[in-house]
Amino acid sequence: MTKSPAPERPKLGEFLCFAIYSANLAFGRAYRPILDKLGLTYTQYIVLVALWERDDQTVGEIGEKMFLESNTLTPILKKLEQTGFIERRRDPADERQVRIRLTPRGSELRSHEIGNELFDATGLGDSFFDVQQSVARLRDNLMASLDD
Amino acid sequence: MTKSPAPERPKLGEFLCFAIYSANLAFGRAYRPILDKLGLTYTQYIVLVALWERDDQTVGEIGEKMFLESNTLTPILKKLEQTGFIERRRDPADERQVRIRLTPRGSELRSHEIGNELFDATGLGDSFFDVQQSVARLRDNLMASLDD
DNA sequence: TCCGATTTCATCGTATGCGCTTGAATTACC
DNA sequence: GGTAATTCAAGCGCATACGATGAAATCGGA
Repeated sequence: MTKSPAPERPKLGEFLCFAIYSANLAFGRAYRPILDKLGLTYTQYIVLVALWERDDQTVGEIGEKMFLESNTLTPILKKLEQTGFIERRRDPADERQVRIRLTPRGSELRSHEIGNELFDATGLGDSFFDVQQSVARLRDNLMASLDD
Repeated sequence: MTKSPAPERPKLGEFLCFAIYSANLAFGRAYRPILDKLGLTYTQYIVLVALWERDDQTVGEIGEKMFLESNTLTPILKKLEQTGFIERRRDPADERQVRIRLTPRGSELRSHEIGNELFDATGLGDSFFDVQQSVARLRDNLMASLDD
């Protein structure tokens, strides 16, 4: 997205959208060798992080936090159920909703502190949290701009 | 990725990897209505940006700039050929390589200044370029850490 | 020169993302 | 109390990503 205002013809390296896009690829690749050992993909791992924060959520609630719809989440959740990390069960009080719960195996992973290994690899040092805040704000602003 | 060192149990919002992941989703959605009109996807648009910077590149050269392999690029390039934005031709001097050239239709889009519409939507103001630089550095550090 | 190693692109299977549609369950409204 | 509107998950088709593999061309050392 969005080029430098100065030069006539913006280069790829000047696009913020490309920086985000390629940083996301880089994170996926950095996480892969760690998550492969656990039999998880990157997105599946994020789902578990959301469930560690609060267990027993509906598909819609998880989707709201992850900015995803059920059409994307359902196959991921079914896979996580298949591999034994979570349980899927219709809410008896409202049969439209499917509630997601961690299994003991899913809960256990929480203690692995998976993410910490990568703190150094980011090379951001003290600015780590500034960048995190800025990118989160960028995301929220872009998402908000979609409601027009 | 990588939680705050302070709290016992990091929340989703504290993960830099999730900030990047979700910001990338947000960019994709912000670009979609613009690119839909041109018959392009987000990734296809990035390919064209790379070609506007320098025309007549091999698949491998484009891949190096975009951090992608031929297995991902080939279908995208075939689609761009199908829709008439680029040309694919084997290099007569080295038949292993496929050279990618813009068609007149592909070159023409350069003047549309597509990305500029989104500058305001990022809400970053003066810090736009700082964030861009930080995220690019983050990406480069992560990618470099993969070579171990 | 000849043959194995390397380079380069392409193919295949799996896993996301997402728009669109479907279908079941619930709620709202008359 | 019956029907329309809404909600929620799921199914489907398309477009990335990526590891593994394959195939063709080139290179390089004996």
